[in-house]
Amino acid sequence: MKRQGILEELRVRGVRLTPQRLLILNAVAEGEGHLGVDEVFRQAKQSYPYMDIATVYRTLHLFKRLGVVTEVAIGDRLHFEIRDPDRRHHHMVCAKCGGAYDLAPDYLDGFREALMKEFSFEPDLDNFTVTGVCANCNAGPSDSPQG
Amino acid sequence: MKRQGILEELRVRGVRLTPQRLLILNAVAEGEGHLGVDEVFRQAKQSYPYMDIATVYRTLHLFKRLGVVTEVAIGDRLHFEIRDPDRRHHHMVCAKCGGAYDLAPDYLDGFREALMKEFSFEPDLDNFTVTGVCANCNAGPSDSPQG
DNA sequence: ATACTTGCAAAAAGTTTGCTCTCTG
DNA sequence: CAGAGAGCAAACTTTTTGCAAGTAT
Repeated sequence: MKRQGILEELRVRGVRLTPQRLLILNAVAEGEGHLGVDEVFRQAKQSYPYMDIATVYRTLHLFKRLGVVTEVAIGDRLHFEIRDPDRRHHHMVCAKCGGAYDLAPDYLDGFREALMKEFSFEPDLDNFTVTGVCANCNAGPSDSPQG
Repeated sequence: MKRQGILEELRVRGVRLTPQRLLILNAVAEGEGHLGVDEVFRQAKQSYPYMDIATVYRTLHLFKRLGVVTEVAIGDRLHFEIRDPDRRHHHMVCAKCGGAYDLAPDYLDGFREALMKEFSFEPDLDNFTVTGVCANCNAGPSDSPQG
């Protein structure tokens, strides 16, 4: 599906398609949610043991520059996910369990408009993440899930 | 003013007041907005050249644990500011000029309620930061969007 | 007096870079 | 074939840690 479209776009843009890049793209694409650099690395390395962490960094940066992936700041580390303009969303990250959930963009429409209207501040909500405590962790406060 | 109150609280809590800690507290307090670790370090070092970066880290963590300062994630780096319960606010950070602006908490009231109601997700908006492009940078773009 | 702190140095952890050889287009 | 990319190792940056010596209470 969209994997093909991405490859096509890369080709059109004159970006060389190396096995490493394909593996990294796959890793990010498979990893649904969003993967940290090291997760992408490990994943890609499974198919190609010579994979180098530097290549992962360079490729991820390349992909980001090309608009193929999106950076999501989770905690103090960057995560990456395939950028799909039709499925834009934000993220809720639980500070307790580390879980990350997608959030429909319209929850922030009002906020965005307010910022633009009031401050002429154009928020970049693509990389937007709210930290907090998720339903599960709120219900069962860490140690005793049910007693 | 509140500096005294903080010192009093530290004393009550049995935290030792060393010159280093006072300098670090001052640095954060002076630096209005929010300072990065290195900024706090440099600032404090001006008054006391032997100041060590490890001390800054340890002290900042201590202050955070005690609720004296708040961590603000700006970019991929933590910044710190004095925590004043009477002046809670969020932050808008300009991705272009790096400027950080305070944002009144009520801009997010609706958002918070929606998250809690819909997902039982309790957002931690104390450490909340929106990235984007500020009015200035939007007006006179220093670099062109695409070449 | 004594436990908490600091300074210093070294260790970690995460990211980036220089260089050479390889491979894509 | 030419130039972009990969592999590798070393450099960097930021943050943390172990310890001996110093200091606040």
